[in-house]
Amino acid sequence: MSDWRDFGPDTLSPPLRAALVVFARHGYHGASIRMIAEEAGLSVPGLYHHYRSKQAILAALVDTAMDELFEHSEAAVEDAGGDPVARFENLVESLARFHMARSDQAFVASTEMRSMDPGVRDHHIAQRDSQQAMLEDTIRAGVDSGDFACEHPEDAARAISSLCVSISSWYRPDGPLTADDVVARHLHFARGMVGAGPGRRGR
Amino acid sequence: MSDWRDFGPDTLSPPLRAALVVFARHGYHGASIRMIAEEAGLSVPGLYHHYRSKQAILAALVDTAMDELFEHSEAAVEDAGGDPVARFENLVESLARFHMARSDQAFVASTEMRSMDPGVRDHHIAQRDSQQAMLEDTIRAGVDSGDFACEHPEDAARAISSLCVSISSWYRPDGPLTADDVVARHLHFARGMVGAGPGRRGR
Amino acid sequence: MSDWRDFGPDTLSPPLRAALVVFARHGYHGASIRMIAEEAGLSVPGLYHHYRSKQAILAALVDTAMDELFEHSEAAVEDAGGDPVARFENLVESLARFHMARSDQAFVASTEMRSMDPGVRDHHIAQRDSQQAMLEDTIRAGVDSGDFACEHPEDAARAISSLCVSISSWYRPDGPLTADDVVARHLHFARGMVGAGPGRRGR
Amino acid sequence: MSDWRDFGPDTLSPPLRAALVVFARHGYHGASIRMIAEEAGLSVPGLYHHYRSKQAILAALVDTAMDELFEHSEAAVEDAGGDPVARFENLVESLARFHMARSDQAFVASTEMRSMDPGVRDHHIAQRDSQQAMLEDTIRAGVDSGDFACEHPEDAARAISSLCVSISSWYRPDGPLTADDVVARHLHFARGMVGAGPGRRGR
DNA sequence: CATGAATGAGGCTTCATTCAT
DNA sequence: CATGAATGAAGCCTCATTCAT
Repeated sequence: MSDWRDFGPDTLSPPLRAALVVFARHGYHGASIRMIAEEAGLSVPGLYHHYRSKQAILAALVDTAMDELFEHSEAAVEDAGGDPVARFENLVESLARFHMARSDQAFVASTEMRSMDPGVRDHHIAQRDSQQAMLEDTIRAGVDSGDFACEHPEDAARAISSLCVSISSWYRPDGPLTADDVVARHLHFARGMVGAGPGRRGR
Repeated sequence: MSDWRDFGPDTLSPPLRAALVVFARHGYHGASIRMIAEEAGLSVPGLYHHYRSKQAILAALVDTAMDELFEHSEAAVEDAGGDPVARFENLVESLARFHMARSDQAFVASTEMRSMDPGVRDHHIAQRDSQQAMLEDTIRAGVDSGDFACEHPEDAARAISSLCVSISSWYRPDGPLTADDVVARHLHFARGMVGAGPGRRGR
Repeated sequence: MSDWRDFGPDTLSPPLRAALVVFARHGYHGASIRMIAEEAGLSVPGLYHHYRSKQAILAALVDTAMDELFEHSEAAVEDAGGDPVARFENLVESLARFHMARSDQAFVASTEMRSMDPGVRDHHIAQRDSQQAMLEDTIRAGVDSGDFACEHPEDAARAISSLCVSISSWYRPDGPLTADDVVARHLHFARGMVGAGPGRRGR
Repeated sequence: MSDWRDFGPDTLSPPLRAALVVFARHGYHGASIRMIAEEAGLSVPGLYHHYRSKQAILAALVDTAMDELFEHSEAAVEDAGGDPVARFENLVESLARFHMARSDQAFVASTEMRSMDPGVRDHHIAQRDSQQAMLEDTIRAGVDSGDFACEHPEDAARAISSLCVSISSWYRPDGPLTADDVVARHLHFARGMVGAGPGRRGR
């Protein structure tokens, strides 16, 4: 992980990228395999050559996204060294940046949980939970160190997480806010939620 | 509006309530008319006797929900009198309570925007926008009165709104948190987001 | 059962009769649901209104046929009174007449066992076995009474049964042989197979 | 033809043997080219390298089988010299042995006639007819010589033939009956069908 | 021969919707 | 309102087959 702040272009295969576009626009059940194939410039059996089923496409999409998020998050925390506040802030920033850089993946992953087959869903939930646990851990560490004043770390973690997830449903790269703007605002919100001091990096 | 904090049992017609259950579980496109009819204890033509189309059901569902939210929100603000802080807090509380008392409606409304026909969607967006505007207005009023320190009222409003919407996807009446717990925490988060003082009603 | 020698017109529903024609001509896997619907004068969903699946059609077809065979066979045996030879001959005659009167059903049932889903197949096999057991029983009774000289009743039963089944693959009502001809010849064959005397009813 | 009683291992090419297994289990239309390729340990294009089409595989399979049957039958008849009874009995024995030694081929050939393209089917029917004619001829010769008492040689030939074909659908080499058992029983049945005397070779 | 990619046609099934009774 | 019957369109997926490498 060279730079956890930089996500670069996604690494999706063409069929997967096509499916992402269509899923994001119409939802899993609203997207037909024909739409995906057309978006991918493939025939329907051509699409099935690459993925065994519509469900497998969703699984691949969600899995890739969560892996990427996890890698960046881990790097972000590691990059922060031992300081609880920095660990927390880096983690929130990586969350926010992921939901901007991979907004469609994040949106689909969070929106289509009910469309996943049990096995896929279970895997996804496990990934989400481990991600959530990371966030909770950094908050608790900050509380323990006296940097945060937060009575309900679990609730704060959920709220911060929800807030970052919601970015994916409105943020557009060509919108009025830059990615750095969004990061700054959400860091500000997050600090408030955990009762952090004014923030050593400024507001 | 006798008490804007109390939502009571929903006023949905049986077919509408059935549709709500099915939409919430499977999504609009994942739900079939037959599922809805069965859940409602109606025959398929019986269901069509009440609603002209699947789309009409969705529209009625979403419309009802937004109307209810709007009514309660207006009452909440009015109930606060002239104090900007109280108006803001009551509005946030009504948002949070709505997303707990009507979690399925809220979830479906926020999730199925892409499944709505243009006319239905436009109407829904207008309702959302007016709701969002209320929140922004109370924040700006608080800033003007010097009660809030908030550089980007629009962003804060969106974040608070998102946070409340997200309640609908995890809150369960029989879960570990009471509705009052959830309200308290979210009021706390919301105050932090607009840079309110310590909160005159206690924390 | 008024007259076990008379099968009369089949009692198949129109969709079932259509399926029978198509299955007999193309085989289960070679028959498409569209062919069946067309033969039935229905649209494809119209066909599904009557039967839940292609497999259910096959099951209904086979089940009906075996039931009919069993009813006629039981009546035939009963009609023979206590004489072992008459019981045997009536049973063989009912088998032969069934495979002429219901040649398509019999052909499909015997040919498409491998196309049946496990549950359907098991049921069908049980029906066949009980039918086969009837035949074996009459042969053993004839051996016990000294009317037949047959060392391997089981093998004879299987051979006689196979012979009758094979009728369904060549017999045509408008062919050179009348149904009575076919019965006479097969009674003759069957008597020879169980080592019966010259036949008290003449040859 | 060294010994017409001995069929030895089949001479099928690996792809053909694979196709046989799959056709026997699922039927022609229920078998896919991919199943056959997998069973053969070949890739799909690899399979097409050997055979031009699925239909060509069926044709080769059926053709090989009928040729083999014909060769053995001719040798059996020739081996019998001029005696009509011996000619008949050898022919029946070769039929029975073929349907045991090549049960799958025989089963597929008799079952998939309706799946053959016209040209293939016509060829197969011609082969069957010539085989059937051989049997009829030996019966008629026996009748002419006074060895058989049979009013309808054509019907007897068909019945004997059907009986032997049916062997292929139940005989298993590891079953309770040896091949010699099966031959003995069917010779017995066949003699009875043509009104032969007690059988000079013993029963 | 294998791999990998591709496709038109068609497989079974279900969709939302309607109409007669 | 229910029952029962119906349908055009479309759902996901697989078919036999081909071609480039």
